[in-house]
Amino acid sequence: MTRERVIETARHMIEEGGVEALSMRKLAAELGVAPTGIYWHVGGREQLLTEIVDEVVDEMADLRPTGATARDRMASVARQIRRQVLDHPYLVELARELGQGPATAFPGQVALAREATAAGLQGEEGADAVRALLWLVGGFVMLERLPQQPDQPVQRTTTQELWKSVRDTDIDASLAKAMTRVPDPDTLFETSLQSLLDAVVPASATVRKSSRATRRG
Amino acid sequence: MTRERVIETARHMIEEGGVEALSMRKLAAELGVAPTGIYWHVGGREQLLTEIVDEVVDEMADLRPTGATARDRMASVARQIRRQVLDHPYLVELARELGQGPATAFPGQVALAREATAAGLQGEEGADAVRALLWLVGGFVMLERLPQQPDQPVQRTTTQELWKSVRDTDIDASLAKAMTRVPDPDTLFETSLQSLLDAVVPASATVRKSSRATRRG
DNA sequence: ACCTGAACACCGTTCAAGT
DNA sequence: ACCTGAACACCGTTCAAGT
Repeated sequence: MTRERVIETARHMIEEGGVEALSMRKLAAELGVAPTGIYWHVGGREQLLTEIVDEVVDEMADLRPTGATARDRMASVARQIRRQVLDHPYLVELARELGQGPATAFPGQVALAREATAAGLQGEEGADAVRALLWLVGGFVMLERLPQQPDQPVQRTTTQELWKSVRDTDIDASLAKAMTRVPDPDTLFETSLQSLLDAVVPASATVRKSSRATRRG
Repeated sequence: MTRERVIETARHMIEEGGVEALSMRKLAAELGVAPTGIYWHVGGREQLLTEIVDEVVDEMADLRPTGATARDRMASVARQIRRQVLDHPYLVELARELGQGPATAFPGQVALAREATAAGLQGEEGADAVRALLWLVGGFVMLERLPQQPDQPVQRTTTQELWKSVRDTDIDASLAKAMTRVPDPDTLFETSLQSLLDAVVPASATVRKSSRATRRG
């Protein structure tokens, strides 16, 4: 009946069955109300979805960097962002539908900027480092298989399958074979992350600030 | 009338007004035919969209690496992939809707694998390098503003606007200020790309293979 | 203030019937 | 072989009318 209940049950429906599982009419049925009754509480479908995105993004703002060095803490933030997106698979679709992709990334940018500062990064160089790290996370979300949503269409062809039929003398055989194997997403992400950090974080930030901290740990 | 004409006009409609501009009924009107007439030629909406994605991906397979060193050619492939995606903004939406994200990235993977081989990369290490580079492109597509599609909802809030109200003593002032500026996407992409290549490509691949080649150029 | 019912303008798809 | 018309089961949204 209340605005809160509408948003809550709508979110629940999306979490169960993906974005397409939410229609105003099904939501009304779930609430035991006429389809038109919803419109008094929330403006319409788009407003409702925006409300949900804002809620989830707020929750995602809770990032807790861990690690002794600034570089480690940057890595931990990147990992947490990825983890949160994996925990809310529908969010990507939702954000795209609403044109909120960039806004969704904002809390992550702030958290990364904080650790980048601790790592001694400044100005344009620091900003570029933050953006590059987020791109890596975004790319993962874009190109790796997300845990299947219930109603979502099946991923038709994986790149791994496609690689099996590649015969190309210009491609190293061991490399081609590696592409046919489904990579472990966690370690693949970790490797890419560390590569980028190598390039982007000054070496000094990989060293613990004082020897006291080391002894304590 | 023909299957080809159906696919062609459907693609044209999407290129004009985005994916949501294409409905079976509007397509029928455009073809001067009853809505149900389409179903004899193409199975249905989903098959039609799949056909279009396949067509576009086929065209995208035409990647022409340029540059003297293997590293430069890897960079050029990454740039071309990004460029092609920017030229087909609807493709991202389409690929997601069909669960074809990974398959869309396949031609790029092959082209990158070829140059990675030339750069001396092999096995898992090489495969990881290819994937990391594609993630960077994918992240760009995901998080940067794409050229606005006609019917698409407006990007509500940019991260740049959001950064203007950030007051955080843990963030370097010059870094925070840099985040309020809209970055030049081309140079930002270039910087991230070079960073990742630094981390991922062996140093030997940045050197021209023979001194003869250098003299000729 | 809060909800309903009727109505409007859309969808994708099936399937018997026409030529 | 190719297309139409009627029909079905859906959408989101508006708006006058009810309590």
